[in-house]
Amino acid sequence: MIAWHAGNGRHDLPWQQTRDPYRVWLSEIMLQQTQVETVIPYYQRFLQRFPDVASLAAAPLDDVLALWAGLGYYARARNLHRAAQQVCGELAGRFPQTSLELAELPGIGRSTAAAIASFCFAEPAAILDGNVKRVLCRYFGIEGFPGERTVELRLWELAESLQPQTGEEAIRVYPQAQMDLGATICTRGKPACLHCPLSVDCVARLAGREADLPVARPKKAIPLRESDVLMLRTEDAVLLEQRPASGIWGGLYSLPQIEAGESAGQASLRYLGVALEGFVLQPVLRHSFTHFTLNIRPWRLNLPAVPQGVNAPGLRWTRFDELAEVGLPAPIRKLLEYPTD
DNA sequence: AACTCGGGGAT
DNA sequence: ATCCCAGAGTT
Repeated sequence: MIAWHAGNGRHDLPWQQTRDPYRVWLSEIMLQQTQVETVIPYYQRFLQRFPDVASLAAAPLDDVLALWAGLGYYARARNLHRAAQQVCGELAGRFPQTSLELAELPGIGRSTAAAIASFCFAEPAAILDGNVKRVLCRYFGIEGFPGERTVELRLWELAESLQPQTGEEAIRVYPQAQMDLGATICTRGKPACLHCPLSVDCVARLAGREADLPVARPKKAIPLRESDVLMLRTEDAVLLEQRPASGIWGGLYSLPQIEAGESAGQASLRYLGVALEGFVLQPVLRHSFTHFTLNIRPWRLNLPAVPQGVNAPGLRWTRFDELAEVGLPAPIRKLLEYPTD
């Protein structure tokens, strides 16, 4: 694995050009359930704005979420921000240097802690991400869905037993080699077994079962949800509402939600203290998540000016030229960019 | 153990 | 349309 990595691994990714634990940590969080190519531009922008853990800790959460907007899994950004404040507060700016301590921070689990500790501090800690799971399931012929507890325990034991315990270089490189093999050779769809250094004694390969392992996640029906929202605009601004900190799109700004059984006019009364009329239903936006599908029904009303009076908390009139700096969910951003009358 | 949490790339 | 990606936290 290590010899293969030297000649065939990925060595040019932005977060591989440093051993700064802050940068490595940021990359690992962004890379959770997110592909490398998607992460790169977000990683660069984020570091430009927050070059170190102190600048991140000092920033308002809204600014952090704005930079995370479009990347998904926003709890990652909230946890990242909280962890930065812990490092700069309780830990007095001293970044944790062991996987055990790292795993105490919010958003850092066993695998992410191991990845940071092995890469930055040469700690012999095993990782177990999607790549490693796939490689191990195929190479050892592991049956059962890897998300199942017994299967995952078995995989962790294998990963631990394979992790080099001596030799700084081997300790550092082995987890990288596992991930690179999984990402470039032992891929989900059509693995390039002809180029794989493990193919000579890979159980799946020898049995011609590369396509069957790892066992796929059990299928589940995807429910459909409906959501009516207010699209209240003036010539140059739109009304946004901050979402609750937990749940879908936590902490991001979105269009004000019309509650079940409520009309757009009633919602405008609740939000602005004025019962507005003349809302027009815009085309429904369909957005698919991993575990449900959402139909968004936008009720649009153009106003001559921003209404005066007391606004409900969490509301903000936002100019269109400010939208780039606001944390908006990707589908809402698309909705606002879509031309209307 | 099951569920929640996004957006997009790959097929 | 479907699966899953450098998973973690909550219930």
